Amino acid sequence: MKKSPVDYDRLFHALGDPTRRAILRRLVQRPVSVSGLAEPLGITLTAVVQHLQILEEVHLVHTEKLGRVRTCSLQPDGFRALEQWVRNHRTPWERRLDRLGRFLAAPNDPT
Amino acid sequence: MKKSPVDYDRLFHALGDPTRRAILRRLVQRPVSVSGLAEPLGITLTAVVQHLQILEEVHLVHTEKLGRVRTCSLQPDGFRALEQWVRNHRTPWERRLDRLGRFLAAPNDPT
DNA sequence: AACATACTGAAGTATCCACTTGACAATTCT
DNA sequence: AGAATTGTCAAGTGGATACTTCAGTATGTT
Repeated sequence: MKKSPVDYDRLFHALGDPTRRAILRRLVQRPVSVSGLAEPLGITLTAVVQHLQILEEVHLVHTEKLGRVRTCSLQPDGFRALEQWVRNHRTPWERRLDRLGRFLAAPNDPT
Repeated sequence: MKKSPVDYDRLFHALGDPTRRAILRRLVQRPVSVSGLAEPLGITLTAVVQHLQILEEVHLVHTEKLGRVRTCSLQPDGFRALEQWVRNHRTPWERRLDRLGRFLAAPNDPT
């Protein structure tokens, strides 16, 4: 039960492309098929699939094929890794500020 | 008093390089000169400066030259932009979970 | 069965990027 | 002043990357 170590190289690289970020933005709304993603982007299916591979490898996206259609959705793992990185790269005084901010904001929505 | 819009392309690109992330990791501890950065990385001064330019452009690093030595330190702006992005790319249920987590964790350090 | 749909795979290409070298400039030290 | 330190600039190079095209392969539909 080992957690695979995060490859931040590939994670940030994945996020560094506007097309890939557009894909993610789209998936925040709801899961979409490959061709559903390709259409508004104005690129070939092939290109989309290539981007999806990259996004899957860093666990930002999960895809599943049912019949002939591959459905893509967001996967939280990559996002969590990203947050982790940000947390680890704060200077000490910023950490303190953050905890304060969280303390002030917290009681709003105790779902 | 307009805030310049964040160029996420360049921001993520900047973070996608291991050398640049090594530089940031180094600067979390304390400000360092250019040659101070170059030495443990095993690359030329020139290369370091090129990386620094990229990091400065996305406001992850701030540098200042005094006499002949340029001192580099972290700049929070880029990091904040990064967090912003992550927040905007959460699926709704994750947002709820997060607020819960924050609520539970908050009262620890009300500095 | 015939046809359309939704993807998959291999191979090519133009561009970008990290890094180097080598020549130079500006400060500080002795 | 002379020498060492610290950084800057311009140009080049090898490898990665975002696409494309073209030729398939399943899977649905009629």
